[in-house]
Amino acid sequence: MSKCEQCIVRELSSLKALTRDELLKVSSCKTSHIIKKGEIIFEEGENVNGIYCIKDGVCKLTKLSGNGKDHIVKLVTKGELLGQRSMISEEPVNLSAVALEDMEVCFIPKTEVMRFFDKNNQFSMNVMKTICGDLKEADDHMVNLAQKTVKERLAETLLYLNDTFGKNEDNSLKVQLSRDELASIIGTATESCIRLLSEFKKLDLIELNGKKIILKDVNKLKKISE
Amino acid sequence: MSKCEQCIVRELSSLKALTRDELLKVSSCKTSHIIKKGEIIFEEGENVNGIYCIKDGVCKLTKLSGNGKDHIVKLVTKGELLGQRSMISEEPVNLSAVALEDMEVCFIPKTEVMRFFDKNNQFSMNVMKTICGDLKEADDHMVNLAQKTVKERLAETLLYLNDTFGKNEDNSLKVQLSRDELASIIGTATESCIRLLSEFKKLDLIELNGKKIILKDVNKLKKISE
DNA sequence: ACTAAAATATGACAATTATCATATTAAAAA
DNA sequence: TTTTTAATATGATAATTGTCATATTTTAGT
Repeated sequence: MSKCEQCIVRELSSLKALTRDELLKVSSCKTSHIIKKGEIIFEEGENVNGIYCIKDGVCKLTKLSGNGKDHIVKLVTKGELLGQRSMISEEPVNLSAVALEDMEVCFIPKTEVMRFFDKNNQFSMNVMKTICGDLKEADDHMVNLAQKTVKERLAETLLYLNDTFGKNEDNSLKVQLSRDELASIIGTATESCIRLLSEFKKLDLIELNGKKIILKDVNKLKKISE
Repeated sequence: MSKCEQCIVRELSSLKALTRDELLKVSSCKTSHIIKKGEIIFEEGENVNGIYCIKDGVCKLTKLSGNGKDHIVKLVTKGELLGQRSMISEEPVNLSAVALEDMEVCFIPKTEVMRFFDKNNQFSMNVMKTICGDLKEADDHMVNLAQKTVKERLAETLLYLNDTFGKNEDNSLKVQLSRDELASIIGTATESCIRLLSEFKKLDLIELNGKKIILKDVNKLKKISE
């Protein structure tokens, strides 16, 4: 079992506030997991008795809507924590987490985390700030969904993927989403998403190579996204 | 100046965790304000150095979108706190707060509140839970905006207003919104909102009397909202 | 009370987006 | 490899929603 003291993630998440002693405790009670692409970490409605720390990989947080379709609420990646909201609210998780690529995660039981909340003020504050950041992001996202067209939202999402997760050596977006998943982020029908991607391709704004997407004209995409 | 120890609001918000001594402190440093309908409490981008405690009235939290239109992100009412996220994140507020009716609010300076964060764990926990609740709500709202039709969203919003803020003696919704504001909650053009209200009226689901809206068939509205 | 301004309402039309049908291509399984 | 299945792509069309014009009603200001 790998040690938290040496884990790179420790520097990224709220966990960076933990002391050496506290980290040793986490090390001894955490469990490590390899999660394959497509596998479910947890599902909406489940009781998750702790938090997941993402050591590597990206996952999507989805919520089932009334019409039976999944909506992708957020993408979460290396260095971030999952399940904080649910743990604090003492409620089942309201979102499902599914791996978009192979992942490495550690699970830290609630009992341990709650102890840090009591003892380590800086840790509490970090978690709070993270959740506040999520809330702000959610507000922004909400306004975009309410006020922007599908085309604007697609352009914006492509830029977001580029800025947040970067690109491979061949310049294609690192996070590979299916058309269906892309549609479920921007909130539209899969066909509409595909059609707009084709349009962007014709306008030479992007290049499509199977699932790979290469942004060719970031400035024009920015203009479209407004 | 009225005293916090006797204020009804004290039982509602996160402040209920405060001790008698802490409440006395708040009493002595808070400032009370009467805010008239339509007046601004704070504006997006401002630095608000503390939190507002709503003693009476309802306000809207709005965010300006790219196209210059305001989107109503949330309605906040008696017993709730404003400006918590901004205070914790140590950032300017990301939303504007505008009174929908005459309001009574108290302002508690940040320095005081931060002291409670350090000393009173239950208070921190309450604030955290509130923010987590807001985040969950935001997730739900996001999915609705992305997946539901305008008609479904209108029905849902009417039911929400009814359930959350109740009705007057004449059965009309207590919170009176202009058509424009209603449209800006559900994320549509004012004309579309008006048109759908007319449609609901023709179907005998609601009654319209100027700004007053009376829900006549809650069950059918529920079915429409899905 | 009267005038001006704003909010509500409705029609006509255009633009956007969804749905259904059907190729085509890519990926997975036999 | 071959077959089967799933994902991507595109056309045709319908439904939804937005925009502009304009009338009517309500509200606010003098």
